[in-house]
Amino acid sequence: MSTQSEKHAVLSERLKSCDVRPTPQREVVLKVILEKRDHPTADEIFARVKAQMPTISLATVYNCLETLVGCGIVRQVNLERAPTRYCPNLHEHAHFHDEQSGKIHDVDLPAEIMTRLREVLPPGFQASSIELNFRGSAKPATS
Amino acid sequence: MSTQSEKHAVLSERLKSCDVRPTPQREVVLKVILEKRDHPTADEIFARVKAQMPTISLATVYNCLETLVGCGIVRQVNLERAPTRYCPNLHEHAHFHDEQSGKIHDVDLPAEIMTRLREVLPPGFQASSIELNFRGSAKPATS
DNA sequence: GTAAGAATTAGAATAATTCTAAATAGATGC
DNA sequence: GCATCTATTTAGAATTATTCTAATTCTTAC
Repeated sequence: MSTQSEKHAVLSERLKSCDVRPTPQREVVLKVILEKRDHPTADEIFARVKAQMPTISLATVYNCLETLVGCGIVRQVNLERAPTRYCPNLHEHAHFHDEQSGKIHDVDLPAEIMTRLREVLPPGFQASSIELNFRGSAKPATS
Repeated sequence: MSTQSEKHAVLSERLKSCDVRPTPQREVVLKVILEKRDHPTADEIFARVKAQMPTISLATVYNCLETLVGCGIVRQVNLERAPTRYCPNLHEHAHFHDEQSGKIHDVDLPAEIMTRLREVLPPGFQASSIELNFRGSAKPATS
């Protein structure tokens, strides 16, 4: 089990390794995103962060998120013009949007599929990123 | 070559076949989308439609688009929370977003890939639709 | 021809996000 | 250690795509 200050150090290092100044605001925003990986929106993150740092402003949350996304620590998830959601899973993965529950699930992608996907592009097209979203219903097999 | 009234009849039939009343507004919106398939936004569609029907309102364009999307005649394309774009290509296809030019290209998807994609889902997950977006740069081979 | 329902319209409202300008904090050079 | 310079945070205003509202106009059915 890790202490409060150990956790803090991990967050801080994570930020420094990206040449980002580890401000208290950035750390708490990152902490909240890592803690509950349910693809929260900026508003949800704001609410969770305020519980720990009541004086933080929404603009700062947006600023921090922009920074974290910019340095690749978190990823934006955009589905159908709904509010942007944030995801700390850095593996190449797809998203499954359960229409019943509204929940978003991460779906791991075999490397082989990604290669295959790039092959469907016509000559001259070079993909720097691929976004894959499923929509449907998920029956919890176990849970 | 088809006459004006023949074109009109085609549009009208297309709408009727979906149990949608073929109003002049819906026809002109559909016409504009079919005519120039460059994935226009609602604003761009509004501008193009106004050239032919200056009294139409933006709200009506949105209403018509909603109707056309609802009955499956056109498809929405959402990339990164940018304004929604509209696409009359009904084949199962992906989109390639050229970051240089901002243009969106349709990419045909072999049925085999789609099957393969459904297979990556864990048991219990049933996808009703799959959205696939590429981002990168496209060098025009011919053009 | 009239009543009922559907579609259109202009403009107001909404909501997520970005911008602005001022205040604060932190780092750097001396 | 202190002044300065830059980066960050903040509150609130601004922006913008889209949706809503309520009134009007069209269609359709009888």
